[in-house]
Amino acid sequence: MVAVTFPDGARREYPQNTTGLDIAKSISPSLAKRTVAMALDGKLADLTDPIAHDAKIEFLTREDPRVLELIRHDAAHVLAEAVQTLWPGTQVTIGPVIENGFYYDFFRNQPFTPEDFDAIESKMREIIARDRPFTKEIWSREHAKKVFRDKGELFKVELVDAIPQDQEIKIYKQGDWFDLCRGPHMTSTGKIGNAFKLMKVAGAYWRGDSSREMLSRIYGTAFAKQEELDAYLKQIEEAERRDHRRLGREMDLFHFQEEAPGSVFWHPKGWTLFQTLEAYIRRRQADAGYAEVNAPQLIDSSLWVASGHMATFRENMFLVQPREEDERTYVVKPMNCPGHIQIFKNGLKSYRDLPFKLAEFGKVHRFEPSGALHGLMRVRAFTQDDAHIFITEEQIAEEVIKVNDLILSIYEDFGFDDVTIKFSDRPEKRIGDDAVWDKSEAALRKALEASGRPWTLNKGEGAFYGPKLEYVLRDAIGRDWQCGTVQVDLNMPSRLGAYYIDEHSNKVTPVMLHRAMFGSLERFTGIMIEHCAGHLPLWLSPLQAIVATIISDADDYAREAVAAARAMGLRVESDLRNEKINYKVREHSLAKVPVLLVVGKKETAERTVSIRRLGSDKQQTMPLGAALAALAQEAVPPDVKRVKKAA
RNA sequence: GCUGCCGUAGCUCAGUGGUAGAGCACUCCCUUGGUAAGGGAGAGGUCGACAGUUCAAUCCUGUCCGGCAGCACCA
Repeated sequence: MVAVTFPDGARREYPQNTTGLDIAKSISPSLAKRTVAMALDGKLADLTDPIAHDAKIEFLTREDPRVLELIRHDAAHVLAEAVQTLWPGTQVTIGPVIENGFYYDFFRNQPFTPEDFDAIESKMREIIARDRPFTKEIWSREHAKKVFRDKGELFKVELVDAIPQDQEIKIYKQGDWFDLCRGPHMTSTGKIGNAFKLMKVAGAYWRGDSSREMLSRIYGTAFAKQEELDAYLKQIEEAERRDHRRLGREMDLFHFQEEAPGSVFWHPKGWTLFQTLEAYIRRRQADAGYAEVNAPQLIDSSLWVASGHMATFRENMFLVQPREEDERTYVVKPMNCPGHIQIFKNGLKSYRDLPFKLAEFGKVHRFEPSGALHGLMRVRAFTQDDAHIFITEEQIAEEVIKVNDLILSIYEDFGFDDVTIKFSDRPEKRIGDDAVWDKSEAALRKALEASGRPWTLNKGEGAFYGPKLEYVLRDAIGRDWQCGTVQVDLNMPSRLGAYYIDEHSNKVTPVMLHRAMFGSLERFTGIMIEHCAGHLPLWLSPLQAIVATIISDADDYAREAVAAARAMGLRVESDLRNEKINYKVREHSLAKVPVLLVVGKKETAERTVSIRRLGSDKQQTMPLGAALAALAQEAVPPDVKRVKKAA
């Protein structure tokens, strides 16, 4: 007998190997009918699984949030059956559940197109309507391989081989169609329902390996209810509405063009935004004791050979040979570290100089694969808010904690409070001895633990010169962006011959921390645009207000208002055009100007302004001086506000 | 880089084997109008680049460049 505990705490005994379905039926036929799967000790399982030992059991209906992944997984199987029915000879590979849906990868000479979706979806509906039960069989390895080989499913044969020896080979059938799968599944295809949709097709490598076959991947999503699917589709539209590439054009911030793939043409407004962000970081890091420097853009390749970049980073570097007859090759810097080490080395350093902190808004160039380029988020030329901190080994933990605090405080100022930390340890392609790596990783881990923040391990993802922490922030619509980083480097300073004199007059190689907070200013600008859907807070907005006239008799007063606003440090323009106020309101609203100061006959006479904020159709009339003073106050950057408050 | 799709006016997009069109934006004129598009006129394009097929190519074919989605890579 096995003892089964129900969610309400009741406990009953059943003969060994009674299935969940039997138990549900014994309780009530309607429960058995509604139940699509079960959770045993919290773990999802097939309802038809026998219960082998004492367990807590929960019967799950398709409305249970935990069942969503089953709906999607089942839908992936139905997708695969539909595709194989429509196009016999297509090989199936894998079809997992992902964050917002599922996909299935197929191997077929002719790739799918979105035009095929209607046919596939209706075939899927047919299969779902047939409502065939999912049944599970355990096959021997040999049998499974033979069956798949005979069917021409060579990828499946490879998958069977990849399953660890101590695991069973499970086959799930839905009618005649079957697939190798670890499960679990719901009781039948009919439980999937009709709230599903195929989303897109794309190529994907077999087993994620760019040297292997390219498969044709069909993405889909599924929900328990149609309303949830509709809400999801709406959310996708929302993300498109926030796309920084589109907003960048609408707000006249920047553009790209063919001749400079992956490089930004910043327009006046975009560059103002960029510089406002830069100025913010400059204040924050000056406060934290960093000295700003500037190192050359082009440095002879010999230095990059010495640093290890030539050996490990070359495919990402731009090389310049300015004269054919001159064999000298320069590297357009892809990183700032070697330059900063030269500055450290110039002049003898004492242990008393440590920590020695050099910061640079370093413009770096990296030859990114063309397919990786994406607006401001992934470019080939970008500006890092980079710094290198030269310290002793004993100072590592303390300094990492300081950087950690600084980074988190900065993200708060921009409204990012959901930040996670990833710890990346040694990659395969690296420089330096394992003993050095042991030391670096241990120090970083110690600092991480001292910070008391939750973190996750990102195995083998460290930089080639050292392990790193990476800061991932979540934006307003739930997307994650990797921005800041701290990296411990016990390799490069010695490779480039950096040392300081310790208290016993010995030459000692310093430890170097690499750190960036925004990471790339270009990318951070893009993230901010999307995070606030173009509605930048006043202090960041490149154009903070427009003084718009209703009649031309107000022109002089409008000019006066603009001059007064500028004198207070506000970024303001006038709109004196011969257009109706409706037109002006619409145009500036679309351009995401945060504040509209409307002046007509009445305002001119009374020396007031009618204030309209972006996103609201309400108006407030205030005396000009008071309105500008309030705006000027609001436009003070958050860090400056803190300092003022403290004073 | 790989797979698929795409490239026509500043933007969004029609269209055709006989060298092109709309709306918005732009310029000018009229209109001075109270909070998301007032009216009229005009100007604007080597149809991504280069080859090929053809009497004739923006359209068909090929190569290249660029973009989009995903993969791989990554700040």
